[in-house]
Amino acid sequence: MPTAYNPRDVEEKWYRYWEENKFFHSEVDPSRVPYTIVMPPPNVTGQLHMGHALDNTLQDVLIRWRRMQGYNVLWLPGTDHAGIATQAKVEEQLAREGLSKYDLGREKFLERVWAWKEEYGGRITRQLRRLGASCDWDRERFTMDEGCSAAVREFFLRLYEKGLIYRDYYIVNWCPRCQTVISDIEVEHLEKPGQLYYIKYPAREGGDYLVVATTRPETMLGDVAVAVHPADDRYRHMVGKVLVLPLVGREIPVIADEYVDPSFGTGAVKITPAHDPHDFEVARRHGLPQIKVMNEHAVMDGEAGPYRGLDRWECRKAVLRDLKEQGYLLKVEDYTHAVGHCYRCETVIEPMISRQWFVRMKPLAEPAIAAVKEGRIRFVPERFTKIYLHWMENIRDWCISRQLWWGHRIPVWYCQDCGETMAERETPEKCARCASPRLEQDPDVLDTWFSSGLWPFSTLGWPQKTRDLEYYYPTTVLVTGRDIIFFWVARMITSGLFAMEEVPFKEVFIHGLVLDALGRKMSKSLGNGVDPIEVIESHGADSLRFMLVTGNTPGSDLRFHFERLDGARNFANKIWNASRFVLMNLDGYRPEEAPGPEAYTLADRWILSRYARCVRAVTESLEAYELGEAARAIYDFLWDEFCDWYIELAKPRLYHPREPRDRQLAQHVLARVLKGALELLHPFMPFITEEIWQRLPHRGRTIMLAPWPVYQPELVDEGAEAAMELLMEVTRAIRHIRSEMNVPPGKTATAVLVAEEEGARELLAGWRHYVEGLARCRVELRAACDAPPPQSAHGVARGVKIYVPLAGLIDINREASRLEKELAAVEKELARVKGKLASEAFLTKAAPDVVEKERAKEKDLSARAASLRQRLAVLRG
RNA sequence: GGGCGCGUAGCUCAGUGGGAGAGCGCUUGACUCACAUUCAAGAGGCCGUAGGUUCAAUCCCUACCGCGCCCA
Repeated sequence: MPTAYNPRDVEEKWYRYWEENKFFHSEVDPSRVPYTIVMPPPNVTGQLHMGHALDNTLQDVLIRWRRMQGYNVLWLPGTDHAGIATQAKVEEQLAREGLSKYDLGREKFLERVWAWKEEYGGRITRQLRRLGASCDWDRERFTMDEGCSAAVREFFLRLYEKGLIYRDYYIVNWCPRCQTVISDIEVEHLEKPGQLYYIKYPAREGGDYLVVATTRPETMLGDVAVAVHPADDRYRHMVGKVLVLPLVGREIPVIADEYVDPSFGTGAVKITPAHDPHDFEVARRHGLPQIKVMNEHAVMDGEAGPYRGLDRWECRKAVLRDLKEQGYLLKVEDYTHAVGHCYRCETVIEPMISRQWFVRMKPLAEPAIAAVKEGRIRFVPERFTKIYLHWMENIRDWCISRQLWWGHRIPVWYCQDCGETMAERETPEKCARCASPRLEQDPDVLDTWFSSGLWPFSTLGWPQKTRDLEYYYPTTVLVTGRDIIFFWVARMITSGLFAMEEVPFKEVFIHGLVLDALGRKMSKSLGNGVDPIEVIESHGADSLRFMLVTGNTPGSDLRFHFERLDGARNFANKIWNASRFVLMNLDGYRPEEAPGPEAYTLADRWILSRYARCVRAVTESLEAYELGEAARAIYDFLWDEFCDWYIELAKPRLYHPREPRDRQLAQHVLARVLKGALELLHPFMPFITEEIWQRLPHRGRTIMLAPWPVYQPELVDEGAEAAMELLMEVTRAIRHIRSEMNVPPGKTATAVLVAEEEGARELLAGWRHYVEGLARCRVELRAACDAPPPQSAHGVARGVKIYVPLAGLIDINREASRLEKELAAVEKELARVKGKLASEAFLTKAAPDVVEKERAKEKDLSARAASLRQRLAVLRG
């Protein structure tokens, strides 16, 4: 084995071994309990980014852990067709050839998209394999494969038949660049600096006028009214009067509506129903017309009069110029406000009236609210429940049609002769009403999230009643980022409850975003993304996974620091070398002849006790979704306890055993604890643990399927832990003296240990060789401190006084100041404890064990202080 | 405007109603036969501010300040 761990040598090999042997595969087995996760499907043409790496690492940890626990684990992978994103990529590709999708036509264009999908579709799944994802590739799905498409159609039809889908003219969010409508949640509101323009609208008769304030003056061309608040005394006399719209000359009424905020601007608001969602609602209430002044390219047309042909920003300038010239523009203020942007391309969206398909959400939301309120679905962390409920309780209808070509075509046909609208499961031949064969399918496709909303059951065979569906549904847990709770989690819940009458998953484990080192979101435009594949190549998949899991608290964001990656790699290397040590010293070890517990040394009992606690801590943390805590527990155990103490204590037993049996015993405990720790670590670092586990004595074909270590309370040995703690503290005290007094590491010192207490003295007598080995010294044990050695440095550890004679080496002043410093710290602490114990309230009200603890503390601190003081007195002569 | 999260060592972040933790960085010493991707020792913190609850608050409650996110 090389002295440094090289992930490249092992990762690919083991992944192939696992996959070829179908260790990831799951089959229905009613005799076993299923544990199911459906993978949030990454975009088919995308590539792995850090968000995917985090999301899938977390899933893989849970999956591997539960698999080892014996559950029948299914992790179902797949990809999403990602309508807008994919279509945009192919359009870019065409643009480089000087073509547009219209040059090709719908059919040819779709061929190109499918070809693209074939070419790039496998990229991300190959990358997931490199990450170590142990998902069942035999069940890989795609949101536009045959089964999912059938599910989409069936689902649409069921909603349609229940009257939950309708088509209507409504104000929608239009992206002038993507040339499609997007849903409300796809609009990103960004704070942008802008201006607030105050415009004068004169009354038709007399010199009266109103002043409106607006951030979008160009839309005034489509104004149909000015609204004021009904209770606003300033304007009460104006309500019902008629104003003349500047530049246009249109006569518009002054109306009263509660929607108006009297404190904003002038308290008078222009109403542009065709280009503002709020105005749209106001106009509906008042029966006002809608006047379109802009087309789908955000260029003025319709009733825009002389401004026709200008794009919206040019038009704004022109309108302002004209208003100013004609004396209507009274004031301009700087004003920062939230502007809706397309979440895909960041173009400013344009509210527009358009005929689209919608899902009536209220009836679907009710059971989705109940499911969470009744605890049938639980969010982890819990605080996301509130976010979810708030959104569900204020839900609006979902616009599901998209003016794209790539996606699930809306299964609705229109008769060209009689105008009949037909929603059908199978492509119809003729009109159901007039029998005309002249049918045309709706040109639009469905929102991508419509199909991903069905993911937990469409992938298991729905609408067929399959055994898979019966066995694996509802799935156990969904793991996903907090950014898509509304987009996806909420939709799966409503869809699952509607189609299956059962929740799609019992728990939702939400994680944060991976940010760059400066705390910014990783994005293409900033160029601050870190490629997980590059990281895997430089540091290994295990290191990446470990780094993503540790120091991460559920639901909160995570900054990506290369330093932390180095730390994870160092940990892998540490495990590698600890394992090398164990493996190099296993010759002659016969597991079946291992000595029984009666032969265990103190160190053996101690490490087994610590190991047992570690098993419990890791398991409990995983159960609570505290993955970072679990990882930290193994890290601390392996590095601090197993490597730094146990291995050091095992060395003499292996190199110079007093008896062969002790060597056997050390080998046994080393192998057992290391193997168990590797099993605990396997969900986090699958590759290195498999590589080492295979070399250790083991049963079974893979660590993946090794039984998860079970907490054994009989291994917990508090006596051994306390004893080791004392020996470790004495060791640390001697090391401290050696270091402070500049005793060369090669030089063996003498340590005079004075243990007045019998228990401690016996302990030190029995295990003095631990201290001697670990602190490189010769121990002289005494029962009383009658004559401390002259010219020695002093320390105290748990009632044990330590003197390290340093004839000729000791610097009295230096030693005195060291002891003074220590004494000051001890006295400070002692004062605090004494103060506490002096309080009657504390003694009567605090828990008895707490009081007891404080008393013990006082005793220990007093003894330490006394010893230090005495020593100082001697030094000062 | 409403909601949520965060503010702990120089940096990044864990954590807990009862003696402040880790990693990195820093200082000092060591190529000690698993590992210098290491080992040993050390320095470094009114746990954002002000109140309150409690015998006891970094932790619970309230207000405020600062930062970030979501929704309208």
